[in-house]
Amino acid sequence: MRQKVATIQDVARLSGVSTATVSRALSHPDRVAEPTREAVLRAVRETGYVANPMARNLRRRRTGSILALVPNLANPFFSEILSGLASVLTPAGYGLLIADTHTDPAGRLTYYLESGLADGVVVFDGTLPEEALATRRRPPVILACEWMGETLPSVRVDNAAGAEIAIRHLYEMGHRRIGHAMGPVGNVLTESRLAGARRELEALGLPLREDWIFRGDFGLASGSAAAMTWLGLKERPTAVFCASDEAACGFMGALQHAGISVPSAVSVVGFDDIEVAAHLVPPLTTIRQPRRQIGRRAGELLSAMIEARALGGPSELLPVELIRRQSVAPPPPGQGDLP
Amino acid sequence: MRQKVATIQDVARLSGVSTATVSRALSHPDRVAEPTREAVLRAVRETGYVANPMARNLRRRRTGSILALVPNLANPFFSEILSGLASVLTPAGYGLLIADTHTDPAGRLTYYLESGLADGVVVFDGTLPEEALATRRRPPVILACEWMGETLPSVRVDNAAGAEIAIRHLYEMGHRRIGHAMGPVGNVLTESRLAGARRELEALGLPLREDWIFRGDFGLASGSAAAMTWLGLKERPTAVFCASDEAACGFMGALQHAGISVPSAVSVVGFDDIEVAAHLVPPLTTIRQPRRQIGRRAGELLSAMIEARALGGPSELLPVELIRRQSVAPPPPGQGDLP
DNA sequence: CTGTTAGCGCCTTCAG
DNA sequence: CTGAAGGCGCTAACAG
Repeated sequence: MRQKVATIQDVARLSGVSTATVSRALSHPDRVAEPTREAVLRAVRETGYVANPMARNLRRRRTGSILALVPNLANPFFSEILSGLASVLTPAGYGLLIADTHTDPAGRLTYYLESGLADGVVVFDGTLPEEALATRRRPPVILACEWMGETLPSVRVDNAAGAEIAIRHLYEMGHRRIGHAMGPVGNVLTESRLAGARRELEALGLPLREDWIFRGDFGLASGSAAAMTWLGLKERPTAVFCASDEAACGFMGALQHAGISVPSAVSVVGFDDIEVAAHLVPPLTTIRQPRRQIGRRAGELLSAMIEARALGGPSELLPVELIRRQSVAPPPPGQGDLP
Repeated sequence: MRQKVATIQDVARLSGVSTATVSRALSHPDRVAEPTREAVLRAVRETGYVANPMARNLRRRRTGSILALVPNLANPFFSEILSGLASVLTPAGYGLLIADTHTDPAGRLTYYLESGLADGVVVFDGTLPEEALATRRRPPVILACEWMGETLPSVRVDNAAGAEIAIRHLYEMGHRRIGHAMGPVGNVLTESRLAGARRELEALGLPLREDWIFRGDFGLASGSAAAMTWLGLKERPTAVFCASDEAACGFMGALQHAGISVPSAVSVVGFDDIEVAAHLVPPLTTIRQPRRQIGRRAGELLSAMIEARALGGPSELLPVELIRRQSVAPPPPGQGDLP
């Protein structure tokens, strides 16, 4: 089955020039005489020649692809970001290599960086240990998430500000008993959003009661679990700010399945503005992250770093935005104050 | 910045053996004497040597990666399949290269196949023209979707059977007025599911009225649009089988936002069983596709083909399953018969 | 068991 | 403007 593939030599022979000329005719068309180029191109067409990327890259000392490190590929949150990333990488001549940092053994990460498999790396996993990037030699890396250390260039979203906006909105709608459904402990996003919420509540003179903080992991199931906890509470918050839309969706769903009405009995605010948010019942009020743009900017900044052969570069902070829909209403009568 | 990277020569020099031995010590440890190997490994550690994949692959005449052609990366439907795919590819020593067939220019596809960029290809896009694969030379390809021609090995799901099951379930719940929210015209999945639905309805002696077929594209918005159409109908179906869960979600959402109750006024069945389905209000009854397994099996069959250096191979049909939740109920009183 | 030798296919000085 | 030659870094015969 291994049919013979045309090489640059075949083309050279057929068009009666040297391989060097073929190479030039394809890479720098302007540096070759018109008729010669024509002849070469004809031979290319005839042989069906396509340059072997392996050989070319070996020679050029590059790989032509960039690597995305995603914590969990199955999480739809990343698909749109990756889409944005791919849309700028492809025109720039890079392929997109994707690795799941949860599936892959840890050692593999260092390997990825040191192996020269990629010309650049986009890190989406905020929980990767910083040491992981401290390898002898590595390509440019850009973070597309918050990160413990602030040393590397990144494209981030203002998570704390988003949390503050969410809390303020609930406050302005009359809520005083406000809870929070957290992401996974130790995650930077979790911490930023929690910190933002805490700060804003404090500024408003409201408590964040320990029993109104529900631990979770950003997932649907963790939202449902939070709802169960909420149901078991003697004194319940009248509004819950969820650290992700998925959690919010699980939370609202479970509550309504239990006969609790949203938003008349509880108000809910999410985070992310995933596509389904607008189609839920009730439509979810949430903090929008410009996901596609995160991917795009990450790709652009990374290409620039590669071009400049620099390990460092500028960072960028993208704004978030409150999207008001119908999952927030004033608190039920008699519950507008602290218990 | 371009620090010098250790090559196999550096290791050879440092450990006092030939490069061939270094290569063997790393690739075939058993073919090298114990002490020699130790020395080599020590030198490797000392120099931080990592084999250059480009050079290795050029020599081995392989690429070490497989390419996934996805119609739309932003569609979360694929993320779980890709996750399953990655989970078998990584241990097998392959990287996962992902290309968005809608973002990428069409010519690029042929390039992908001919360029020798990947050792194998997984096609998720059922709308790719069959000619696209008719290149001079291409690596093994496996289809992870239905396809017009049945010539290539594939991992598929029994879409028609799924549709039949959905329709039968609605029938058994008492429905006689049954509609269908379609996927995009021309898509194989669309056709199979429509055909399955049509066949089953016929078998049950029921009509599929033209005005009860809602065109769409599998997306949330198209589900909402179908709801609008439904609302405008004089004679409405009491149940709608949606070609995707996203469409079902959009459909139920829009209906409920308009004050129509699901399932008391309309019953809905979806297709896919995406994660959120169970958390919707009401929880969505749907046809489950084993997405992660689709990815896994595709990876396994493809590796086998590559191993065997064969362009052909076995296909596989994965079963679907009805998941009963709460979006289906008997029709409203007086609407249990055809109008 | 180890070293020598010969490329994998391409690009890029350096001459002509 | 074109050709000749060398080598990117590695592995797979083939000898020894």
